Amino acid sequence: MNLAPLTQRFVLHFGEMGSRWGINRTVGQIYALLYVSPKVLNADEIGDALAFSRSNVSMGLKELQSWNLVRLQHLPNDRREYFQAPEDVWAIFRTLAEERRKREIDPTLSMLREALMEEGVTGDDVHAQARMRQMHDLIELMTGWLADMQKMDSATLASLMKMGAKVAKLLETKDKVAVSMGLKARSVQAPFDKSPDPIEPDPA
Amino acid sequence: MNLAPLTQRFVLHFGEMGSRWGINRTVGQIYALLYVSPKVLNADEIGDALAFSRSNVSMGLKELQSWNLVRLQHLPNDRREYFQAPEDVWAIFRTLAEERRKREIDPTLSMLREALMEEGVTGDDVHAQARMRQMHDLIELMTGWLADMQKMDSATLASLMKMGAKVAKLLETKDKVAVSMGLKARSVQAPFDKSPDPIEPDPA
DNA sequence: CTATAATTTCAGTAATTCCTGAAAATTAAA
DNA sequence: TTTAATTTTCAGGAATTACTGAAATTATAG
Repeated sequence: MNLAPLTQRFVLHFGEMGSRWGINRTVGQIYALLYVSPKVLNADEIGDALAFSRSNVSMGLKELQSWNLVRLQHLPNDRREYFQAPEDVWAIFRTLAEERRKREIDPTLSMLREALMEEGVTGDDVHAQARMRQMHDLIELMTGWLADMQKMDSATLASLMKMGAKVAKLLETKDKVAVSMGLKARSVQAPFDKSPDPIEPDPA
Repeated sequence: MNLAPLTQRFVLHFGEMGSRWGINRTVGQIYALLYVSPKVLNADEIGDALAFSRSNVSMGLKELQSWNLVRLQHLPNDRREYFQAPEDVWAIFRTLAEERRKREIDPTLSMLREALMEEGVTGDDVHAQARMRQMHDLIELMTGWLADMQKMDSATLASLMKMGAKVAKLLETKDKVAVSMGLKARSVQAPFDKSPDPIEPDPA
C-alpha cells in the first residue's frame, strides 16, 4: 500500500472499523479509498493501492454496489469499469440509513407483525406478545419518522438538526400557532398508544 | 430448547439477526429471551432454555452488560444472579443509540479530528482532507443532534416523531414566531458550511 | 476459617468468514 | 465470428470468531 499519509490513515481506519459496521476490512478500505479519491478508480487501481487480489476487489465492489454506496462509470476509449463514491455526504448518509433499515430492521418488523397476528396460547406467549407489541410500535414509529426525514432536502434537515432540542419548544407551543400555519392541532400523546394517529401524507 | 412457540420464534429470529447487528447468535438469543421473559432469569435457566453451555451464557451476559442492555438483580435467599431486560422500550432504544455511537461513530470522529489537525502535503491528501472535513461536519451535526434527542423525555420524542415531516413546516415559519417563543431568530444554512454556527447549550 | 455454591477464565476445538489464484464467463474490439 | 481484455465465480486454504469443558476464581453460608 503506497498512499498519501492522511489518505492511508483514513483507509486503514475504515478497514479496522469495518467489523463494527458489519462489513469486512476489504470493503471498508475500498470504500474509504473511493471516498477520498480525487478521481474515479478502476478495480486494478484499487487492488494495487490496497494490495488486494483482483478477485477480492471484485467481491468488495459487488458488496458496495449492493449497498448503493458506489457509482459505476465509464471513461471514453476505456473498456474498464471505474468507480466512485457519491460526492454528497448527505446523500451517502441517506443511502446508509435506508440500507441499514432494510437489512437490520425490516426483517424484525415483519417477524413481529406475523407473531402479533397469532393468538398466544401459553401464558408466556401472551406476555411475550405484549412485549413484542411494544417493540413493534416503537420500531414502526421510528421507521415512519425516518421515512419522513428521508423526504426532506439536506438544507432543511441540517436546520432541524442545528435546532436540536429547541424543536421541542416549538412543539410545546404548537397548538397556539398551529392555526396560523395551516396545521391541525393535535394533542400530545403518550408513547405506547396501541393505535397512534396516522400521519397524513405531506401535500408538498 | 423448549420455549413457548411465539417466544421461540422471537428468540431464534434475534439469534439469526445477531450477525447483522454486530453481536453473535448466543448474545442475540439471550437478549431476546430476557426481553420477552415475564420474570428474571439466572444463568442456568438461560443456558437450559437455549441449550448453551454455562460458560457461553456467562460470556454472553458479560457482553450484554457491557452494552448496558441487561440489569442484574438478586432474589431473597438466593445467591445466584438474576438478569432482566429493562421494561421501557424507549430506554432500551436510547441505550442502544448511545452505545452504538460510542462504538461505531466516536472512534471515527476522533480519527477525523486528528487528520484534520495536520497539514496535508500531497495534492491527494489536500483533497482527502476536504472530504474528511465534509464527513466530520456531518457526523458532528448528527451526534450533536442525537445528544439533544437523548435529553428529551419519551413522550416529547414520540410527539415529534409522529409529527414527522410537519416539523419542517414549523421551521419554515420559525422566524415569524421565534420572538413570541423566546427563541433567537437564526437563518437557515446550507448543508456544507465549513464552520456551522455553534449550537448554544440548552438553558433548560 | 472452611466448605460449597456460583461465576469467570481460558486453552483447545468447531464453525464461520475472509481471501486468493485459477478457471469460467462476459464484453467489446478487430 | 474470432480474439483479447475484463470481470466474475468458486474451490480450497488462511484467518478469525464462536463455543465448550475443565480449572481457577470469587462469594457467601455455616
